[in-house]
Amino acid sequence: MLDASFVRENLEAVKQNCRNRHVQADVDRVVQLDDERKRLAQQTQTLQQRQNEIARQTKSEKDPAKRQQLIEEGKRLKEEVASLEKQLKQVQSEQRAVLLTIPNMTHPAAPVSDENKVIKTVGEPTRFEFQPKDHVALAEALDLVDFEAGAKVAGQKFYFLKNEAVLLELALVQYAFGILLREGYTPIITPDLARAEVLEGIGFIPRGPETQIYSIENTDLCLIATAEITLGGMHRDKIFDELELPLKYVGLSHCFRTEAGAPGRDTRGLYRVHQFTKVEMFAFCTPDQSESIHQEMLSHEETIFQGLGLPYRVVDTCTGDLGGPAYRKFDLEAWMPGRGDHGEYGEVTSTSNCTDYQARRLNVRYKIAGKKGTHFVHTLNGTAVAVSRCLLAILENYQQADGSIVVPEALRPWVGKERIAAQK
RNA sequence: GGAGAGGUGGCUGAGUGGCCUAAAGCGCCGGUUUGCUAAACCGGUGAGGGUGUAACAGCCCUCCACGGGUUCGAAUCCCGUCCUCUCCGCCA
Repeated sequence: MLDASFVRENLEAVKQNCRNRHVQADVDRVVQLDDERKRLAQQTQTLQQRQNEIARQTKSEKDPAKRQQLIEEGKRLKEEVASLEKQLKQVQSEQRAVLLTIPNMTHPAAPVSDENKVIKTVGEPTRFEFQPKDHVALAEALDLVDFEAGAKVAGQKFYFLKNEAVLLELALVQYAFGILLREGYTPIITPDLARAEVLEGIGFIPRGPETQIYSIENTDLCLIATAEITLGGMHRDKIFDELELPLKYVGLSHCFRTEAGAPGRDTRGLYRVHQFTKVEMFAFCTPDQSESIHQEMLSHEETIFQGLGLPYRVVDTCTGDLGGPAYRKFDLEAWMPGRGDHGEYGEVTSTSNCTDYQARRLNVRYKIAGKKGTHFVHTLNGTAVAVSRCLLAILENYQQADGSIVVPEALRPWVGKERIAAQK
């Protein structure tokens, strides 16, 4: 969320940004409510000041009549203050509610449009001397994924990984961790559940008809949609020393998504599923570090996909598609030969610089040694490997004429073979 | 899951209704002394908000896990929630 006084001072820019991002938000209301909040706060404080005086005087007042008078006034004040505080809370929560609908500001270089900008293409779409299959057909032929069993046990869009698919998942996790450990990231395995308030802090809306989030009945717990939630929540309410930053984590978790409101689109196979495993990067840093860490995360993503030998392109996400918390976002789209009629690029990673938007909600700050006051940190996240989609891309790009699948060289140490042989 | 004990500033920790404007120590910052460093000594050191200022300063309010309550007055008493520790149970 944005700071109310920032909104006040940059009213037009904030409104324009909302338009660019196709967000309907009552920006003026924030300022109105802020005025109201100040007015109520001042009134409250004046009365509280008097309350404190009375408490002090009552203690030393020996005359019973005067003492009684003070007590009466104290009682009256208590009621007035209670009523004002109630109004104040009301205004504050309303203001927060409006602020939550306003998206983060946007990086000046991000494309202002409804079309993402391709800024780089690496490798060529894979060519085949034969008619390539999609990953669903491949997985079935090689007995790698059991969608039917998934549906039987948990429902549509759940699946069982089998045989080499299991080894590939484990290999991808090891491979990604290996690369990021060398880059100095701290490895973490996070909870797969988190409190609703942590989800809200990161920018998710855990309850409601359109929610992407599964909730656990009779608790305030949700299944996480990404480790970004738990990694970001890890330092809630923390004040860092400037010298401790940046903190860079590589986290492993399962991700759960209801995919409500997205039926029919890309539903085949592993592309859009309710549960998958993901290795995620997350960083807490100072404002002057975030831009370069964002570039760094993007380059780690590229390293990972280049190492796997998968063709991909890099996309600078447009304002119309940025979502709430991101100041700027880059996606990697890998070539997926089985997608569409003749293959298409499909999103496999996403890295966002959220500046102080999440930190303000989560109350994560830092202070500079010897200086007064605190500042909000910047947070960034980036996908290292989203296993289901990455697996999809590997199966489709590495398929051979004889129906077998070559294992990318980088993963062989963990898979233990060069090729997944065609069966029967 | 059961029983008990707790949650106080960056950290340790005292504080059981008004003298808390939260002791003391550690750490940190500045100074004095000093070949250098260290030690010693002196001083200063939380956050959020409001008001105010050219900018400081100043003044005021709030914050002792969180949310309610009792009281003229709450870190302190009561209720709820969350969390931590110890013991027991259960279990990979």
